[in-house]
Amino acid sequence: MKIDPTFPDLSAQIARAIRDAIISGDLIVDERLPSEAELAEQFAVSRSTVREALKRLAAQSLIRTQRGAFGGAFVNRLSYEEAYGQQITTSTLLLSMNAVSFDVACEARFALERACAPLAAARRSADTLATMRAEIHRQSQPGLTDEAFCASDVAFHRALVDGAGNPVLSYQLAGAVEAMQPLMNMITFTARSREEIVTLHGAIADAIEKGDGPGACRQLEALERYTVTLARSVMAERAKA
Amino acid sequence: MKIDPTFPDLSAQIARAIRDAIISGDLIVDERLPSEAELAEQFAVSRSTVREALKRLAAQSLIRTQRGAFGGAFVNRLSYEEAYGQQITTSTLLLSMNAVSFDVACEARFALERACAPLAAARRSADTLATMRAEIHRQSQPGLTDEAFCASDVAFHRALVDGAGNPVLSYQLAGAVEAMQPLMNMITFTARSREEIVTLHGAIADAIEKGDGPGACRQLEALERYTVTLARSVMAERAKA
DNA sequence: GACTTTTAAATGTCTGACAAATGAAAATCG
DNA sequence: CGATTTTCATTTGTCAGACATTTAAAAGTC
Repeated sequence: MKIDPTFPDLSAQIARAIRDAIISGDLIVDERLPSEAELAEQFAVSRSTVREALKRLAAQSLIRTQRGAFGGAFVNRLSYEEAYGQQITTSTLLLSMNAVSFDVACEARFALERACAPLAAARRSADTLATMRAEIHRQSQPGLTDEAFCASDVAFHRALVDGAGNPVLSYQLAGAVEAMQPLMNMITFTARSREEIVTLHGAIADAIEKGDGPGACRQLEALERYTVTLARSVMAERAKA
Repeated sequence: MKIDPTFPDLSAQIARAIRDAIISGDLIVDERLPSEAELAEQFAVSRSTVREALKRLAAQSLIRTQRGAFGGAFVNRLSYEEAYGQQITTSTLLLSMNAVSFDVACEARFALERACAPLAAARRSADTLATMRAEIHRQSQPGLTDEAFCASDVAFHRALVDGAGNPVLSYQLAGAVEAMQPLMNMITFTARSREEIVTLHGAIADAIEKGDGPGACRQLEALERYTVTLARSVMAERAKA
């Protein structure tokens, strides 16, 4: 682990050196890093600089710190939960900052969900189906705010994704599904459109229950088409006003 | 933006407050944050604490800093490239630290790729096909190391993903495809297995060229089956030795 | 008007200090 | 001897102040 002291951004260099050591396996999970004072000496920098480097790593969940004697910085096992969270934050920002069109985001989301549908249909977990039915029921309640409707929509689709029973897939798709919520929240749902969506959700759940993967894909395609049409009409309506 | 000064981890609280302000849109892209000294005064903490918070945000590419008069910290537009990078780092660590089985990782990867195939087939970009053919050609060169073969394999699959012509999709899948490389690198490829893989790659490229999405999916399924079988036999071989 | 110099503002780094937490070791007590 | 309490060294968290370096605007010069 070497750094170039003439270059500014010493803390970034140190962070990268330690990150590389973790990725390459030189530092293993739960291993304790040297104390801040020791690291400062090793890299020939001040303790503050080391601390800034460690904070960078902590922000990426690569390390966790503990105070007190025998405390210190430890290599953190990146859990699925933490990875989900990072994924969602990054995806949300990416979509909101890069003027991604609704159509493109929608296409990506449904393409990914269609990848899950056959697996979910093959596994037919009772848990998944119960969640899907519960969310469908919630969505058909009158008096639900648009935000609550969208949140339930996200929960329904997450259930479908998790139903594939593959944690790697769930992690990869968490961002795609959750990041859509702010975009969906911009849509005002009429009673008519809610009814249509609930019907399609029901058809998807039915297909999954029957173990009919291709059928679920077809229903997802129908839902994608309807969502895009709905968004277009809402946007057009808003442009007129 | 409020923090609780009695709680430790002030820098984490400050980082979260600023991050929330960015996500919610209170701070917009390219907007300049107050200087470190001003932030220190606002939050009633020392400058070092503010700096640690800012380094956390910098590690997530949420801000960038510039030295000199009229410099400071600016809200960063999260580019696709930066998002790719974060995605790949996180995915790689997640896979290496959580004992994800080859089968699960493989299932996720191919499920996602099958989601791209129909879109890539519909778009049939010349660029995509050229890259795929070039990588296939490279893969059939004798004397290629296993690492180089795997790297070319990743490049081929990235071309397929990028061929869907949807940047959001490309971003989401970058992690899935790239993170597989270390796992694939563990496999020793015989001349026979390389030939088989090259043939399947050729079939996939042909299907894309013809605009035959379902055909490409079928070939991807065959490739998934073959990859899993290959990995199993290599693992079994290694267990014996 | 074009070029150079000055200057103020900002980040980057260092030093030294103290507070707070924490687990181990030592001391105390029943 | 065993259980409990106290002490203590270590480590992170935070602060204050200082200086170096960079940078662009402003002032000065030819």
